[in-house]
Amino acid sequence: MEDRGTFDHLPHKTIARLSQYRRALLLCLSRGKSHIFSHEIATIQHITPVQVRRDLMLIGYSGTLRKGYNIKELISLIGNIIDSEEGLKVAIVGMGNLGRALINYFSGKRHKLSIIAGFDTNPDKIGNTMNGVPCYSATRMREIIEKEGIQIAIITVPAENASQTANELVAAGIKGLLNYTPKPIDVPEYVYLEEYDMITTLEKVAFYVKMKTLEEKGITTI
Amino acid sequence: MEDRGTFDHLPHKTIARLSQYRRALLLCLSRGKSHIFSHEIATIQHITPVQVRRDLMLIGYSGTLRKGYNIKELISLIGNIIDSEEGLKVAIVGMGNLGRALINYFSGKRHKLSIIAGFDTNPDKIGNTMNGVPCYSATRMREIIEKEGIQIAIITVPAENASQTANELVAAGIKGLLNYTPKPIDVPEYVYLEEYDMITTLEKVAFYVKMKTLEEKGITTI
DNA sequence: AAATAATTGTTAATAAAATAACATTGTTAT
DNA sequence: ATAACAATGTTATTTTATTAACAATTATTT
Repeated sequence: MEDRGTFDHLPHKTIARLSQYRRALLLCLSRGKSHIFSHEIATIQHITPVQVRRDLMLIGYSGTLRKGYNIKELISLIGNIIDSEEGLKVAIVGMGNLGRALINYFSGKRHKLSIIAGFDTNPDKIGNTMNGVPCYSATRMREIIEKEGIQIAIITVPAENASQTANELVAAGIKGLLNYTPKPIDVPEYVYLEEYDMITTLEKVAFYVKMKTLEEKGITTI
Repeated sequence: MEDRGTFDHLPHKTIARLSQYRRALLLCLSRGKSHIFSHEIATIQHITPVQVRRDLMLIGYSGTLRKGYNIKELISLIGNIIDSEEGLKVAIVGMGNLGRALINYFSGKRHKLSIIAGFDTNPDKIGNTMNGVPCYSATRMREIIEKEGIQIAIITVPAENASQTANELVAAGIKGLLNYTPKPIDVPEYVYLEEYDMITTLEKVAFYVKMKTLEEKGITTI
């Protein structure tokens, strides 16, 4: 009996950090390091060593005292947790600036997760290849998703088309969605949805800058 | 005695939702609606009505029973909380695909928050204007930030230049940073930092897709 | 050989966020 | 007039996430 599925109670934040640890670890490995301490990982990620150790405890990995964690082993374990054995295919819907940015960020970085198709409605883009990713007509979305077995889609279309696009993707059998439009979408419970709204994030930064400014004024004028 | 500063204990998540509420409200207003119920806001944002009411309670806004919340008033209150009276200026550092995407997303959407400068090292880009935003040489960053009083910067340079860029921005007097590179940066405590890592987010989606798939297999095969 | 220091792994405590429970209050219907 | 209903506002509870505390262990120093 395998113990895949053991990891289904990991905190969401831990999952995100594991992905980041892996990237840091890959970098360390490429520099010839073989072991690493929790406080080293912590420094790279700007978090506390305790948090690192706790995350690693949760995934059941043990380091050796005074030597730290074996980088190769840890990378491999994180891979077992995050990656799908067979790999997952990803599509970008909307090949505008953001879509292309994502392709550049991602191209060839993870072999278990690859962007293999882009979709757009602009005839000038259809038929082109960007960074190795072919751009298809949005009308062929379902066909290609089914044919290629694409399971994840990133929505980078204009906000007004977001929900329509999401519906089509769900109908096409997509299992995970990453929505970069500011328009919240909704999906059946069997689809995992992650929303990220750039405008909100910027406004949040603005709010905290304002707060810091007010604080300063408070301190200097009273 | 003013009560600005009253809002400095709002939960981070509430701040983010307020920004989203405002956007939804502006849309409703433009459609001629004058009042809105908590459950309507909730439906738009795919959250619960309780969450909405709680957030509004925290900012001290009261609706009227059976009529809901006055949209104009609420928009204005959220503006008082999030926006700086004088407005804040934003710079984009790195005018690649992501930088340009952000400019498109944002251009002219918030008059209290405007992207007024872009920086890049590519001579082909320097001197151009993109969506009304001039692109300057990265060597002039400090000069222009100081001259224009820019307080927020969005980092969209290649990962390997992230920390260097951040240092320069901090030295130039930036108060808030939004880092879109996958490389964590660090800044003095008087600078507000928000990091967003696209690769991690995608890997997180991949993890949950994997989990859902395993669950299904579990259910159908056992 | 003993003492010290450095590090892991785990449990306990705290803090932050979301959810539930429910009291209150107008409005409508009977 | 009274009952039923639909909404808000608030307190209490639960859940999630982080941080702190500390025991255990091994390497190093004296």
